[in-house]
Amino acid sequence: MPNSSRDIPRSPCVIGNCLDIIGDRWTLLVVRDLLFFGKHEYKEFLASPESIATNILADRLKRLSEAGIIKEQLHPENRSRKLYYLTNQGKALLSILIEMIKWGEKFLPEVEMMKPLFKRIKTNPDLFKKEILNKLDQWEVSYLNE
Amino acid sequence: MPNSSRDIPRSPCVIGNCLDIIGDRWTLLVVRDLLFFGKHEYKEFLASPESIATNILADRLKRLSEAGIIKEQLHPENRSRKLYYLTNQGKALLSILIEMIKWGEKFLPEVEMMKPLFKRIKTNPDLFKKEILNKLDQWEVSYLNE
DNA sequence: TAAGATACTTGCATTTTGCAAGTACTGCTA
DNA sequence: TAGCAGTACTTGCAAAATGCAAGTATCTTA
Repeated sequence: MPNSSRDIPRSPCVIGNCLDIIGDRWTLLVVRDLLFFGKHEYKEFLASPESIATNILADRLKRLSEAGIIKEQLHPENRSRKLYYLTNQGKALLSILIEMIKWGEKFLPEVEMMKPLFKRIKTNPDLFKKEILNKLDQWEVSYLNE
Repeated sequence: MPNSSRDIPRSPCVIGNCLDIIGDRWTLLVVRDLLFFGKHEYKEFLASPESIATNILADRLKRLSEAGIIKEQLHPENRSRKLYYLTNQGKALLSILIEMIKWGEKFLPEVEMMKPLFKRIKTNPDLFKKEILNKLDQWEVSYLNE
């Protein structure tokens, strides 16, 4: 993932600039974990089945912060742990991920992990989004200092 | 874009496998050109403002073919030219790109290229999709042998 | 039949990735 | 309070991917 310095956009196209931020094999997996699986800590991202390397994870968390997609805070009960959470900009990636799930479920070989979520998306996409966002709100109330 | 060999999926998650195909800075720009800008030839992709390198473009066209997203055919009037076109699987990426455009227009610095398209998306997204797909159909009728 | 167009391939320096190991800070435990 | 474990990283290095310039192969056109 070269040149994702947001200094000067390489492209006169939103898609190009969007890809400079999320156009790689790892970034959206972290966002997935934050959105769908209630993960908020470094070690939790590491535990995902794709087994991201520690240096890549650190790099992506940094880039996501710089891009305004996530923020971080120390764990309120343990200062040796960090909590990562999505900004509104990050939460807005939900729509992109949903479309990727729909595309993948239709055209890619079957895999299990997202099946339950996919069912909820098919049944009632708006409700699904609302539930995902509500869950994040609840988490924030419990864990974030204001 | 490492390991986009579709032999064995690295991930039990559709999003992971989806990213193995479209998770890089170039692939979706080619799809964008095919979907939105009526481009169908190697030299046309090269002419896009992001100035993709020739070896990368050749590689991405190959991968897109292998993934079943595009197909190719010789130009009916000139056998030294090739035409690339989207399969149904490729056309289905439209929904993902639309969400990326919406996200980018909301959170990224202003750029010009997609402004007109974005207006049409905002006005009537379903109509927009239909028009994009119709245009591709028309092109296929004119240029593709069956 | 030579020149130009088109679609690539090759070589090489630079950048990014992937893996293993090491470090720094916090909290717990004896 | 010394030592060990947990958490979040950083570092070093080999391998892979990228970016750039140059070269090649196959048409087509003059």
